[in-house]
Amino acid sequence: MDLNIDYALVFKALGDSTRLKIIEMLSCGKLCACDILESFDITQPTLSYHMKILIECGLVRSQKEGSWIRYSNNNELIENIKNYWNNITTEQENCICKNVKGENRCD
Amino acid sequence: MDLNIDYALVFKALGDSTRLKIIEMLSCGKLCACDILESFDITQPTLSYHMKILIECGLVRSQKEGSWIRYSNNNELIENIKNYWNNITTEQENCICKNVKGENRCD
DNA sequence: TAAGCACATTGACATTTATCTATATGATGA
DNA sequence: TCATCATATAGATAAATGTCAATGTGCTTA
Repeated sequence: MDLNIDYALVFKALGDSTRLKIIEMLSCGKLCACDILESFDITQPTLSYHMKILIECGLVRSQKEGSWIRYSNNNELIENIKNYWNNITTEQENCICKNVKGENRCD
Repeated sequence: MDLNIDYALVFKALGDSTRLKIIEMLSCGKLCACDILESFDITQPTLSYHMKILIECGLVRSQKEGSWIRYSNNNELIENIKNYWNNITTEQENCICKNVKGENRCD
């Protein structure tokens, strides 16, 4: 239960087409780095760098299995992102564009 | 109807806490740059730079009104993002981790 | 124990990013 | 017309990013 999610960091991680595709690939199940690597035209260290970014922001989990590492999406965070996006794109009570009298300065 | 959305570019735009907060602010309605600027500790040119990034990826629309510019969220793209996120985080038919015989190489 | 495989780390590098100050542009109002 | 206000652009700069080749680490297996 991560109560301290840095959503800007999560979106930054998603702001790269390689990493976005990795998330898409992992939505079907766990994969090792070598399987992921096949789909891209990058070197192994570059993929390792991208995996690190995905793991550090919480989007991906890694699990050691012998000499392999199985990577998987963190579905809890994936669900949180939906809620977060819904929240920030929906009009709130304490809206900046409501002035002191509660009137809407915008629109 | 924008059929050519660069989602990595959209997420990259969202990968900055200032821009994320701007989207949140605009979810309540249109705002001019000066209203937005008040909420941040950045200079006017820096805000202008962030607005440009949000506009170029399609998240924000601008509308000239006298000497003001009213910025607003592009709700169509905001909705598209939900669908896109749902799509790429849901298991697909042509899954990379299904091999030729349809078996799941993962899990 | 030695070799090989899977993945991470390091160091280098070119490019991009976020920020500022200074200045330009374009509309409004005295 | 001139000053002012709202926003954009230009130029500079420090920091971050994405990439690679080379190397390290930790299993596994011959």
